[in-house]
Amino acid sequence: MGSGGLAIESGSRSDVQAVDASDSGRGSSSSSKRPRIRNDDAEKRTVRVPAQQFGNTEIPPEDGFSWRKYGQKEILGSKFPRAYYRCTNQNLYHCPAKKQVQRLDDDPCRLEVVYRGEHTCHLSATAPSAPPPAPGITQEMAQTMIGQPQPSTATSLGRWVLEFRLGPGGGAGSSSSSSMAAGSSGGAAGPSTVGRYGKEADYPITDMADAMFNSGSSSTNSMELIFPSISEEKRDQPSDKNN
DNA sequence: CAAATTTGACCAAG
DNA sequence: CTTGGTCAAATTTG
Repeated sequence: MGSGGLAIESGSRSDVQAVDASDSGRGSSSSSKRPRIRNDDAEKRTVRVPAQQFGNTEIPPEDGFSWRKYGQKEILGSKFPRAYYRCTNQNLYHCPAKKQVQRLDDDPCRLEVVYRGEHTCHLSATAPSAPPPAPGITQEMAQTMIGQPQPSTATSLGRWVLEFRLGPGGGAGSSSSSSMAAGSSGGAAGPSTVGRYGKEADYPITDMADAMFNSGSSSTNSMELIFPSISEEKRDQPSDKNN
């Protein structure tokens, strides 16, 4: 694999959470510990996506859910620290959905997002409090992705992300027939008119310059920067200091 | 004010 | 013993 391409690796079941009960008063007032007595459940999906090379703050790829950072630690072998995210809405619930974002020391322009666990966002209409998880996302969508018991893992993941990026109803596909499998086929090139999501963008120009400095590859499509999977052999300018 | 975020410390597993 | 992971509290931002 030289370069360019989406690397999706399906992890395996090697996650072992604590199971003991010895409650050592870790300070704090409560005695509840976190040895989650959960069986072997921890789907680990590793998705590699082009990082948001913006000199400073790292902006994790919005997958359509709100994540609350609950920790950051440096990993041996990696030059950059790893960020641990957990569902903001689920954290008070029971959603074991967790997200891990780590920059590759070899390719600071790439982000390794590891999704652990599944989402359990069930917005009940009867429930009193049902704050929308994310603007633009509908329950239908959430259900579409979580509704599938065990789809092609990464396949569906990349799919819904792409849909999210293109916008509901804009892309192609309905709820089946996924073409862009991990292989690299299919090519549902959608309209390039992608309205950016409404996020704060107040970084000074300095950061922008830094971004360019970091990666002089600024194509016309910002989407490509985020999702090179759909863009296959398009005219890649011979600009790439790397490699 | 509330929520989200940050940093440190501790624990648990390998 | 080392690494990784999570929690907890404090702080900051909106």
